[in-house]
Amino acid sequence: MAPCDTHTEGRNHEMTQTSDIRVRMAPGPTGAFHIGRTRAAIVNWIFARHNRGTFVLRIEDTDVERSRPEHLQSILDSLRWLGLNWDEGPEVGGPFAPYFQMGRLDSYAEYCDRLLGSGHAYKCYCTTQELDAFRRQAEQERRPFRYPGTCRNLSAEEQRTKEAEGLRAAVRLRVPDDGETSWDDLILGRISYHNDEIGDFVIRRSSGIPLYNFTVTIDDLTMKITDVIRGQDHISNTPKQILIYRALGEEPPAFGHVPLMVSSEGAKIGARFGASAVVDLADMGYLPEAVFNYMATLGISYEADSDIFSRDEIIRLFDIDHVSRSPAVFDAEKLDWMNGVYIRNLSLGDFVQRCLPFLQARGLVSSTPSDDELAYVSRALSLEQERVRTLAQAPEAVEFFVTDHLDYDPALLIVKKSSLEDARTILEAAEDLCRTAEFEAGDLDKEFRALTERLGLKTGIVFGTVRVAVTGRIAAPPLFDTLAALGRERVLKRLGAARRELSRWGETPPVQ
RNA sequence: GGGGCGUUCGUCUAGCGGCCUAGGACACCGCCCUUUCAAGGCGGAGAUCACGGGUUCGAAUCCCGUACGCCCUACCA
Repeated sequence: MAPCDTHTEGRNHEMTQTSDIRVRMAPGPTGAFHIGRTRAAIVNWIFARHNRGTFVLRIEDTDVERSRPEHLQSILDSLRWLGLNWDEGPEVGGPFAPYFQMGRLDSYAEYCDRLLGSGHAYKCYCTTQELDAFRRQAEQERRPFRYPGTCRNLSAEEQRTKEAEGLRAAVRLRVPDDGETSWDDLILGRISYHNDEIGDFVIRRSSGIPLYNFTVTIDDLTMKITDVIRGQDHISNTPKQILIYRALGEEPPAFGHVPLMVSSEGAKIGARFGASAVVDLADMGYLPEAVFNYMATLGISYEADSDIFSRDEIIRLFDIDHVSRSPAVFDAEKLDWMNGVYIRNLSLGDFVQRCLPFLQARGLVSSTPSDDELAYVSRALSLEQERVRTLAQAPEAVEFFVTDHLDYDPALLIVKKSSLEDARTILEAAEDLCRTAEFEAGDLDKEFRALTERLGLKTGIVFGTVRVAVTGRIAAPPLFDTLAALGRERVLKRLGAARRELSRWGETPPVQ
């Protein structure tokens, strides 16, 4: 599926929005968009579509050091490839633009000042060194570190003194000393944190750049996000963000924390499969609809005895209560199986189109194939469609159809339980047969069976020998379809080549 | 160290107090189909529901501990 197709599909959704549900996906362009990161994105997207809400894409680029344009591109490409179209965000705009945090600095400043004015936040002049010292001390005394509150109640006088010393203040939120902050997580249920374990945290650096927990909150607030769905690694940020909403006198949105995806070693996804950027999956020959289906069913159930669902079924059947609470292991084998299912369901024309780039990359098809070439390759692919699990397997699968020279061990021509003599007889007879036979699968089938009977040999032996001679492989698509596809000329050439190969051996075959 | 969350076949899950001698999917094994390989059909093996205590006539399901795993614990996101 080309990216533009998914976009068209997106327009549909945009027109059918009927609820006020607004969710967002907020990646930082600080790394390639790997498959681990798509999990929360997919859940958000499905949640939005299921509820006929709005899916917002916002880019968190305040980490100027690590943000890269190519990473942004990777995010956009990946989401589009998976068909996760966004209703508001980069390149599509929307009523709450801009959708890049660096463009919203003013709004953070405004809200920060408000907090400062109401006394819910205060300026902190502690230096990094001082803070580090506190941290080390806490560690030595084996007690948790929490901001000691040095600057919590500075008088205006004291603040002026600090300023005069040239100290630049960070801004901290005044967190209540007692009580607890809790919420009903959409996925995990009730979660609560004791406020005294949180401590006054920084919302704006001394450099003036606001910090993550603050910017997300302000953005979610000003963009009217109703449901924040994200990875479980954000759970401990949630109480802080709720505290900011409260300090602002605003009602926090609903939160839902999706379990992380882990590798088979149990570790956070990263190393092997998980590390691959989503766009790499395309190069590995996976279909976006298969990857979507797999990711949408990994750790999520849909009350059915199957795991194959169309995009619409997933949207319709989705229920956030059926998102598992425990981490899910990415299973590449199951993805492979699912990809095979989707490949088999493709129309031949579609399958051919998707295979073409892979075949061209290997030089098996010319860059601008003629109709004849295309027809031939299509025929070959039609025989391999149900035999490959990824598009990347297509080149190897059809190579024998297009190559001029088959490279195989001639010993394979002597099928097990037969002899060199048999092989020679078979190849010669097959050549004779192919010179005159109608080159159509049904006729070839009939003729070869008759031949087998005349020779007094088993079909397995005759067909096996011919298969190797003509395909160079011991496993291939049904023999007569293959012969018909190859055509008389190629078949005769290959049969002859095999026969000559055997004649070089004299009376005894080399040991296999 | 502290806090939070999690724990049902190898993997993804169903299960919300009796339909469970725990169901499905992938993978695995066997049989059928068959010229090979796939695909398909049929069948099999595989989980004392992490462990230990309760509550209850009855627990995978409720409560409490323990273990293990993961995440967080920054003037990173």
